[in-house]
Amino acid sequence: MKILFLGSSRFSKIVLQKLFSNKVDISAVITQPDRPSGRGHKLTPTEVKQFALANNIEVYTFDKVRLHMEEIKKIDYDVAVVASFGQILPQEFLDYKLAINVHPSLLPKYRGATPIQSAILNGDKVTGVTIMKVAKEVDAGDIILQREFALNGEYYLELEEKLATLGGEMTIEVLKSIEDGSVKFLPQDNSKAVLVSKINKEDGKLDFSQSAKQIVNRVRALAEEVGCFLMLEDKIIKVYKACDVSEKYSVEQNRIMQNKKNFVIGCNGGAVEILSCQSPSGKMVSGRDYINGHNDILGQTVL
RNA sequence: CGCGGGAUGGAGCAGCUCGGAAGCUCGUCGGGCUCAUAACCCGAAGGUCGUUGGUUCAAAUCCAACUCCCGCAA
Repeated sequence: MKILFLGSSRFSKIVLQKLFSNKVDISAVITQPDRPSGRGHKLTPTEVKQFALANNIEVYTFDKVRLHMEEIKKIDYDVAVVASFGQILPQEFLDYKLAINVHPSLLPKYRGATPIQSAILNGDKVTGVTIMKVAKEVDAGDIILQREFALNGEYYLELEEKLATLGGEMTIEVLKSIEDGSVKFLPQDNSKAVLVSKINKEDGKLDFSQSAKQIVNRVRALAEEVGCFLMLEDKIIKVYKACDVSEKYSVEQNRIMQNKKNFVIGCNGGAVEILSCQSPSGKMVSGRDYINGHNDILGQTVL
């Protein structure tokens, strides 16, 4: 069985890697075009393209799939595997051959752009991966295979990697079931659908009137991607890692303190320790190092 | 040529505007206090101030070039 793979992000790359290393026959990969990125706006290919090139897989970069149907029809494949591709696929493509999608959530929960972040942000104990048939409506296709994953304090990148790996394994299973005809499609219960939208910069601001758990969850979900930050009178501090130290310290809400040399901030009903942070244009450092260089912020209040 | 910040003992920072004997919070080592300590007190070691060149009686500080790091934006 020959596969056409569509994906762009780090998540897709991990799925692709899994398929590739398990000797799935990949006819070609379609990904987004190179974009200006990074310092100096250098044209940078997607991670998926980089992986494909490094492994001699044929790769196409299409800005809009619907404008390239003729080329796609020349590719010899049986099933399309889609994993965070970043484009809405045209009906013509869906009608042409079976397309399945790897989605890192327990659908119909968390349809949309940010399923992984949403699970962490909401403090879910369990999330998962769903393989479904791609339908016209986003993430609403019939479910083929679904598997749970118990969260254990993972940060975004770590969870993304685990779910992508699981998703890759599940994809291989599904491909086999398609091949031997045992595949089954189960419609989603649309009444239980939860849609999650994109996350923006402002969502990364830490609010210390929340509980320690909520703040830590926010850091886990967003720090690595959009970035989390806290604002002081005259500066902004980016936060990368934090933990709940409510049990150990008692600090006035919004007040910055140094307990046992560590960087601790009071919040609603508890305290959060900043384990890793960064000043604008500085390096990422441990909370303790940060306090060593900026001990003037002790006693200050977070806005 | 997208915009901007930075490089100072082992770590994180100040000092640079207005040149003139290296500072702060830690760490390390030694000593003291203590039932005890990551707490407190005393002392010590440790720096070609990113590289190269220039200006000057004198450069961490001013000028030029270079290297490396980082944030934003996408």
